[in-house]
Amino acid sequence: MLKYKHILLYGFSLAMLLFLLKWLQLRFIIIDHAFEIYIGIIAALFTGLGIWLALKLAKPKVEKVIVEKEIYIEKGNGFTRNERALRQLNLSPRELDVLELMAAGLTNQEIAGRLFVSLNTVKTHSMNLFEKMDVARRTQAVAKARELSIIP
Amino acid sequence: MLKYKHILLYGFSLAMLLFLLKWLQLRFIIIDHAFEIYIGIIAALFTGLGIWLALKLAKPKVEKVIVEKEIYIEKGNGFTRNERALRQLNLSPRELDVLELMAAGLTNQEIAGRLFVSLNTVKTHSMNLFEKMDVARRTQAVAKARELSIIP
DNA sequence: TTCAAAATCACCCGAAAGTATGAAGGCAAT
DNA sequence: ATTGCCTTCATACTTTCGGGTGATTTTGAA
Repeated sequence: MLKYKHILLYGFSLAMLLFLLKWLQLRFIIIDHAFEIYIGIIAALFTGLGIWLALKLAKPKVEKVIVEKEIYIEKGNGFTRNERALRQLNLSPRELDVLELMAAGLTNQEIAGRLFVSLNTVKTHSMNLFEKMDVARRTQAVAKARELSIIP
Repeated sequence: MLKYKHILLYGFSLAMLLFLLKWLQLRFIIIDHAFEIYIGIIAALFTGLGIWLALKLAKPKVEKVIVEKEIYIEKGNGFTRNERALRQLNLSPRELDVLELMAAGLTNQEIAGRLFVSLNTVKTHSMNLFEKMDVARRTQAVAKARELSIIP
């Protein structure tokens, strides 16, 4: 739409110029060197027109400015589990259960009661999770799990 | 530098065109309507020149597109100890030391090494702090201390 | 100075936690 | 069907923890 408008304008101004030229031709025909002046005017006018056209029609260069926006995660409010770290540890669901109850301060016997399994099973799970987390004690496991945002 | 170069080029091409025009004038003087053709050529040429000049000299139109890139940053150590809760518990400095090292996952033996005291001393401190915190195990003590924001 | 709390350490004992090993059933992928 | 992992449980053993009791020394406040 806009481009056609420009082209029409261009054609119109060209026609007007031809009119102007005819008129000038009649007026300055007597003057010597009138032709050169005439050509100069035309050249200047059309150069200006070209410049104007170019400025109007030129595609603007698009420059992407990437603004880095810092977003701080509230650690106190909503706790979001670090799923990446959790996956990297490769804990089984049961082991995670045990870990969470450990973090809550329950004894192995209490954990066994909660999960409806035997004490020995809890011990096995805890052993396996200690190995996976590369720790030796439940308190260490809890501390590390907290660091990794696996538990609140 | 570059701008002057362009202007010189502009002047040169203008001179060349005048030459060309003179020649054309001689050649096509016989043809009727030659003048209009001639003007048209000039107009076209100088329009082109104007466009070329504009594109070369004009500041490139820059359209800034701001892309917001979100960077998530862990909120660094926004922990403030709950002094009220700590005072209510009435823990002695030494007991608090033991509690902190417990939370870090150390054994009583390791805590003893850190604090340059005997294992028995650490046991006594831990016993006393368990009583003051009304818990029975170190894991419970750590969990409760975290709830009360006594430790991070 | 006296007194209470804190800090230190010791010994003992039972409970809890952790280590090592084995084993059986289930389930999913190959 | 074989393999690997999860889950479950067991036995036996060691280490750590927690609880009780008692003692000495230091220190700050009355």
